[in-house]
Amino acid sequence: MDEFIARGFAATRLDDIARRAGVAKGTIYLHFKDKESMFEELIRTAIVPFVSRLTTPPAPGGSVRDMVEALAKMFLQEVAGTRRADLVRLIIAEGPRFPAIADFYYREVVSRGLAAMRALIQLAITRGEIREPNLVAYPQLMIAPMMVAVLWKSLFERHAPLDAEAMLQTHLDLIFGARRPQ
Amino acid sequence: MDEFIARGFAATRLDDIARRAGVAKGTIYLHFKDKESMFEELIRTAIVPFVSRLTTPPAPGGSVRDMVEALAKMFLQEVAGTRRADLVRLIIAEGPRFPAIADFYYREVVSRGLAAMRALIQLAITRGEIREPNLVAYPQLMIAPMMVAVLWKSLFERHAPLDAEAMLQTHLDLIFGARRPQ
Amino acid sequence: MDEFIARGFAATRLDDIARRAGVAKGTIYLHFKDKESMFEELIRTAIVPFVSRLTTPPAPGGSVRDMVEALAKMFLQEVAGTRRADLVRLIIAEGPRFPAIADFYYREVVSRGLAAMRALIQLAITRGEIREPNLVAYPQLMIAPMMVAVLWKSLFERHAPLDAEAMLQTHLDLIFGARRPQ
Amino acid sequence: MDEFIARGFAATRLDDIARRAGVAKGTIYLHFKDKESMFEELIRTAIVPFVSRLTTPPAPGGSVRDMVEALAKMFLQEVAGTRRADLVRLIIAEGPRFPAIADFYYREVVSRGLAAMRALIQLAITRGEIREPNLVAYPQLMIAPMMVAVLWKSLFERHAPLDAEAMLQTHLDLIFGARRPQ
DNA sequence: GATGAATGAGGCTTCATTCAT
DNA sequence: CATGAATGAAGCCTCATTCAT
Repeated sequence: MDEFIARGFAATRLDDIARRAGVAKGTIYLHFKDKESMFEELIRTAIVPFVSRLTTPPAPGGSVRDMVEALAKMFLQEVAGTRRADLVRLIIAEGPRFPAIADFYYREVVSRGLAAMRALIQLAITRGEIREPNLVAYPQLMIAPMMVAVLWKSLFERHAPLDAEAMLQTHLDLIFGARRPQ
Repeated sequence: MDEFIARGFAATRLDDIARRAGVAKGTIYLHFKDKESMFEELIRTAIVPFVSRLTTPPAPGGSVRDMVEALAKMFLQEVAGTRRADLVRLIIAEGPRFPAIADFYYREVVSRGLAAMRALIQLAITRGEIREPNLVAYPQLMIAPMMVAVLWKSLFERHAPLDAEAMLQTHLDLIFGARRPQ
Repeated sequence: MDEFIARGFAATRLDDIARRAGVAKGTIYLHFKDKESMFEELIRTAIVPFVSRLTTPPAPGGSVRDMVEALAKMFLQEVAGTRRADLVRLIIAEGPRFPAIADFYYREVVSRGLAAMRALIQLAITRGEIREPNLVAYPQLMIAPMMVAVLWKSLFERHAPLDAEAMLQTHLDLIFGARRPQ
Repeated sequence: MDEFIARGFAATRLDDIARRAGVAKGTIYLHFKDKESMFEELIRTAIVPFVSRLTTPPAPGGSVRDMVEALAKMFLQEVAGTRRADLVRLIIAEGPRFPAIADFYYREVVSRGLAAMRALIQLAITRGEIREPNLVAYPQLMIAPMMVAVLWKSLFERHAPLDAEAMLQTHLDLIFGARRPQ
């Protein structure tokens, strides 16, 4: 994974993968059909453990805003600025050339994440925490700033550092209403 | 550009570029030092004409919301779902391996686009169109849904079509307040 | 070696080397970093076994002239008119473009050969076999005719055959005095 | 010539030649059939003006030794340590691959030079300046130290500087007898 | 005559894949 | 199962040569 993340699919050498894995090059072919299927399987394997994190419903105690905030902070801490941010970049980069991966990613991560988010938005609307009813149709709006933060860290952090958590607060204020209007 | 967009830097063959350009392979080297600098120059060339579009201030007549909306619609129409969306994907994908490109893109597009957006946000706050004062610190929040729309079109449109303009309206409602709450 | 000798460094094709070696082209790169280092290593390898021959002191029995003569004849037989003569030509030809080779050749062959020759000249002067004392400063003078013979065989033999051994006798007569002036 | 001398035939680029000549690449083909024939003609052209120098009989006034010495010094000054030394090296290097050049060089330079030298040796023997009668059969022996000096300057001067003129004196002492035995 | 942009064959090198051990 | 030497297809790049202007 680290090799593919660092160089992309085409520029990654099986030699380097084998060396880092501590096995001989031939050994790879005992486990994978070829480079492509290895790439696809590795991406899948890397995503799976993260899926359960995303779909575990947050502690249902407090406000929906608190739940969304907890989810978003977890996402930022576990993804933005880590190797996983580059995994997101890798999927964006290679997705069109590996439809199987884009499909898998949509099915396992995107659609589930959006469904969970949509449920939270619905709940917030019901409770009156969110006033914009159309938001339920576009849960992407809730997630967009996190995506941008992840890509920003990966591409532009050295040009202009971004305080992702502060941005998140402003974002939540926009959606849930400012916390301390007074 | 089309070749690089379709396959990424490493997987693109100069043979194909030459064939599509209708020249012999050697001819490429009369114009570019090597594959890398060709890639960088092509990206630059593809971006430049778009920069002026982004930085041209919108007709200052009506409300700020109208100006932002006009800008955003233009962006969606000219980028999302077109080849330019793939150019954005390409920059995200290859940025880390071509710092010169990431630098150029940040300098020419990102920082300028954000500055223009920040000015509009400031104006809207002054006029009372936007109530959230912190937004001026995070113009990325204004742009994030457009980025997500662009990537969505490129990666997941076939799984679940996205009505980007409708999403944009909801986004603007969140920021400027719903148009017709009544 | 044969390929490099026949065509020089630049004009030699790795294809031909591989074919002659009975391996695939890629196999070469398991043993050598690139064409240049292969050339350098091959030259080194070809020279090494000859160095010991040169520095083995001749049987110390008879006169110094006999020792020098034995050495020179060995040199002529083993080099002039053989592939090794072309190796000398190759080093002369490519030396300036491969300083590493010129350095190695000077260190391993030239300086050692001259040192050995200087010792013999010194001995001969001590014993009174050679009357010209300055010769010890220019052992190159002792060796020059052999060098010329080697190059002659390689370049002009077909224009005018050279009896190198007879020329050697005349040379030795000049230095040690004619054998049978009477 | 300078380009061929600096890199050898195969590694020299017509681009560089044209640039240095101040003409366009195509212009070369108005004067030469191809790279090979250009090389051959250039070598010929470079040699010709030197031939007359070599064959001009030295001032016949003094001793033969003085005449040989004048000739040899001229050769050393005009060749050793100059670009012409590299021309000699070039001919040695490319001779076998360009028989036409080797032929020309033998006919115009080597055979004439040796003939001139042979005549001088014959004269010296007649006059009693040289006692070794066989030398007339091997004029190469007279010239060998100069060849070695030329190659030495080109290849090993930086390892061990050679005082070619002092070496020449010792060489002449060997052949003509030491100047001041007392 | 002169130009130099264009050509494309050919060279060096890389690397995914195989297979005898 | 594991190895890693060997393969050879394929890619990047160079450069002698051509030819329309």
